[in-house]
Amino acid sequence: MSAPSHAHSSHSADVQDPRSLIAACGGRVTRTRVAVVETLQAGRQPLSHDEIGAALAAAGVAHDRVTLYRTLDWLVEQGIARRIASGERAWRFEIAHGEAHRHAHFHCERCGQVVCLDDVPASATPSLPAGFELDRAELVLHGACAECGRQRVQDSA
Amino acid sequence: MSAPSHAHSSHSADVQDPRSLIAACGGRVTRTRVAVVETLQAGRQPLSHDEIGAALAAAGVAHDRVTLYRTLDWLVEQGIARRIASGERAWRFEIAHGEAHRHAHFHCERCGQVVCLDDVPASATPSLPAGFELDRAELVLHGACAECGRQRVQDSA
DNA sequence: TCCGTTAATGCTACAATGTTGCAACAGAAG
DNA sequence: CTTCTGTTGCAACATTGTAGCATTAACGGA
Repeated sequence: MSAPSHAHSSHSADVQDPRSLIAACGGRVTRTRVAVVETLQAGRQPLSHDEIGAALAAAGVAHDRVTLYRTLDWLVEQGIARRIASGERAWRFEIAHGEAHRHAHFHCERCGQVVCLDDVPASATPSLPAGFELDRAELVLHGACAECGRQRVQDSA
Repeated sequence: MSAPSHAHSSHSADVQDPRSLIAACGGRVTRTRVAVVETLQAGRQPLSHDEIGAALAAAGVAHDRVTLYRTLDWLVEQGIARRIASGERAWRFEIAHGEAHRHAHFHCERCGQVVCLDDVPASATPSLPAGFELDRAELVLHGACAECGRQRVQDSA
């Protein structure tokens, strides 16, 4: 039981100390884990492996490709992070803000960016065939983001 | 109570002659294309690349891995087939039964199978941020299918 | 503070999935 | 039958993710 006690009133209020988060899961507090959690907290959108790796490099935190994979796997396993199938081949990751905050995502097919749609719940618990057990739902909308939509208008003009 | 209705009765009526479908798009009617369309029509669930390849091999249709990729890309481009991000790394493909028949999918995390939820529409067109253009929605439910759910009960018993 | 234990890391090699370029083949029309 | 060109097949490569194992370093206790 994690029992967050008080409901997070806002996004920024959710940003907890990475070290506490990690330690609370019984894991060792390592540079890589701290840096990854900080990166995810700082990124407003789900980040790809590559993007996280670049952020670590920029922060001067040495890391190995494999270590990053394992670190992210561990964070997901602990419920600290969440894995998203962006619609492309690579996974993306975001900080988990509790079950209640599950939301849909928008994938721009022009720039490849994925943005969180915090207002759109990820599911409406539909009727499943008998015997099926639902774990979670993933809703991804595909299209063009505001910026790319503008560009497209210019292109076709 | 899965409300069978007649959602599936149109399924078989939808099965058109592969040759006509392909020719109608202005493409050449080749062995590979015909066999792939037939395979997709025969499969009740979205199929992976591997599964389609195996079906072609079983049907005695020689093919190359790359050709299969390109054939599927072409079918998707023409709107004959639809590409689904199953939640794993590989794409899955199904025959497109028209825009109205877009539906959600269920991904079993134990056996990896993906099944069509013909009754569940893929989205309820939510409110997007300004400037965003929606092309399509993809709803994937994750959990355990009936068969794997049963197994799990046995396992833990 | 130093030490021992062992969770994490880093490296190398590998597996799975998808793509590019190009020469050869074959479907469709004349 | 011939030609034209859309498709195919092959080989090499790119991207994304895993497995095994020796080494490092986080954390608790002496």
